Amino acid sequence: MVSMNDVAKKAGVSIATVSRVLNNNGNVNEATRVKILKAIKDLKYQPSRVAKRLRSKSVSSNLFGVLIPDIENPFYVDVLRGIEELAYNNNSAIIMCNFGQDEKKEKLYLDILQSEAIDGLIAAPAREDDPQLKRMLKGGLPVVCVDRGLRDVDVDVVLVDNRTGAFNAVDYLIKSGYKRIAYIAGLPEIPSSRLRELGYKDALAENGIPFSKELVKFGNSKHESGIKLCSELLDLPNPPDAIFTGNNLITLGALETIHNRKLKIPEDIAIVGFDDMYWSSSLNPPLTAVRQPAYEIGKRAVELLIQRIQDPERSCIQMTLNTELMKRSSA
Amino acid sequence: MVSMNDVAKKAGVSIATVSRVLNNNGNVNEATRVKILKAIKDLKYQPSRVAKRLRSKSVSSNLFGVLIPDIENPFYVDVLRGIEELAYNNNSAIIMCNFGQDEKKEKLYLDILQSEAIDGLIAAPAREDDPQLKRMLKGGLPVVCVDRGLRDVDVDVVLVDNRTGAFNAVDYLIKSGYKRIAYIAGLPEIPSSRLRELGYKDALAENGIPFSKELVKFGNSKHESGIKLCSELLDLPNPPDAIFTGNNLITLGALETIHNRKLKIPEDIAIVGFDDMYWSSSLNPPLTAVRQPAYEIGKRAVELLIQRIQDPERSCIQMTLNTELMKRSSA
DNA sequence: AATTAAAATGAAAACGTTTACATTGCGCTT
DNA sequence: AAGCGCAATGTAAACGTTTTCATTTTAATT
Repeated sequence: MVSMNDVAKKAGVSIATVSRVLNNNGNVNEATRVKILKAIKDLKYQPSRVAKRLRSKSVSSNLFGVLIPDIENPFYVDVLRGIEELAYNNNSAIIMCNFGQDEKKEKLYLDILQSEAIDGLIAAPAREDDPQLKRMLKGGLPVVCVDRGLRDVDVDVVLVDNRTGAFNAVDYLIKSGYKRIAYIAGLPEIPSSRLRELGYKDALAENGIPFSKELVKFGNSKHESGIKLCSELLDLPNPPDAIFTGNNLITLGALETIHNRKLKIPEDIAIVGFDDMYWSSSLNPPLTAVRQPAYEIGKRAVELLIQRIQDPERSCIQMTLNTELMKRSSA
Repeated sequence: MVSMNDVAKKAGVSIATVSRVLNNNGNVNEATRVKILKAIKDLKYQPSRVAKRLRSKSVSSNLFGVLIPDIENPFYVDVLRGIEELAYNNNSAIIMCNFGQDEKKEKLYLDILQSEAIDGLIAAPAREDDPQLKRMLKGGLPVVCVDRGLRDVDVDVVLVDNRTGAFNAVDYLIKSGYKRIAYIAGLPEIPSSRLRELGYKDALAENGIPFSKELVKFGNSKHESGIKLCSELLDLPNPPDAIFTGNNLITLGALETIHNRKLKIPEDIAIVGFDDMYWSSSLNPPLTAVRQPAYEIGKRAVELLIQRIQDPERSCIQMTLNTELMKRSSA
């Protein structure tokens, strides 16, 4: 590997001067600057990010960590895409950590990220009171949370108004004439699950529809749980006429069950899902869904992270983006 | 940050000894070992991967690069998941580089990866003769290619038998009675596109069905191109009775077009897609598709990469995994 | 008890940067 | 012509490891 030393030798200067032209830092004579630039080009020199990172905390080394719960979920893929794109525009690479809702794995990934000396972290933590993440935050690591926040601690957060998103979906179902509306929720310990439940209940209440406990099922936010819980609902003595599904994967699971039973959507059973996908209109019938601006969530998170890195004292922001109900034909 | 120096001081030894116990390297007295381990625990010491990486090329620093063309494509997400999982089991982090079929971005990401001093790289390069990737490979960087190889150069590759996969799909369509079978391909410069075309043609030939140029459309491997090209096919004076779609995203685009036109699958038009998805059976009708073991591709690639890192002289392997035709109801 | 081998440890260099500090040289002012 | 200020450059320490080499301690052999 060709190092600054090689460049310095070739250009007949000291490494300090090379460093100066590389970072546009301090004064350097125009003649020597071009000499050095030529040497850099000739040798195809590339600075080592590793050495830079080791040497100075004060200068950004362009490496972010991304900690997400489940890369199988298209929502997080879109968030990740937004993060990646903006990070790249900022000349930064990302270490992707997918912890699959496994807290132990999450913890180990946090260890790794710390020891990689990342500039900052974008995380959707498993728990709102994740002690390790809190510790790292207090230790000065720039952190932005997405989709979920951290309790009792100041941190930048980018998320969506989950309650209102759910409210609008369920309200729409009611206004469309559905009476028995079920909710298939994700993991109960995830804040968004509870907020979406709240929106569901509020919509029922506001429209004078009694809440019925048997119509709400909590699962694990995954595909199979959508399959299973949808089955349970349809097997009810008095089954629902519409289902509101708590996320992407649950929706797909529920659809599988519905199709298997040869039920017609929306005649036999209507469905509105939380989370839209770019191929929702490829479904048959095209899916009515609550769209989260996932890509934008990722982008905004990186923006906030960069700001935070530049100004660690800046007061924290909670950025709440709007959802949009994409009305198609499944309800 | 607490360093080896702090540990050494606390334990009353030199950093060399601390390093020795950390790496189980060289002899160290049992008593001092426990003393040091205690100090590590007390101080919550975590070794800096950055320093380790800077210091020694000879010891693995547990960082891999992953270079993929399109994270919106669920196939690559699954590959990525396989890579991530196995890398994690190997205590390694991954830098995820999504170049979105943009060669300039790919090049810059390769620069970054080099300057991050990764241990190895898993890549699905944009071009089979990518000069920079070849150069890095020759420079000694351990590389494993997935989905696509590199021409004229020895490198480990993990992929699928694209020709046979396509052949089986089209053969199945023919055996099911379809006569006019179209193929919507991805980017023509991607090897898999051409190999799938070959399988398509071979199946036609073997079954004595004449090849008709108007039934093959090349696009850009993305969703919109599936929408558009499917439209063009259906607008043909003599439209096809079945479509074989060249990847995931194209399939979804084609489905969107078909649903929009209120055509019935498979009565009006049958469809078989290359690439299965875990939610293919949630589609209506459930999609018949050629399944690539994407997750396994990722896993195998990491295995090969680790072997290559341990033994740079090992001769190269091309690992070809089998596809499976998932017969559902769309054809 | 003397010699030797092996085990245990430490000192210091090296990895490739940044950066504080020191030094040089040059053009001004007086 | 001495002094000053500033631009231009260099020297060397530091970041946190690994690793070579040297040194000390311990144990084993005679």
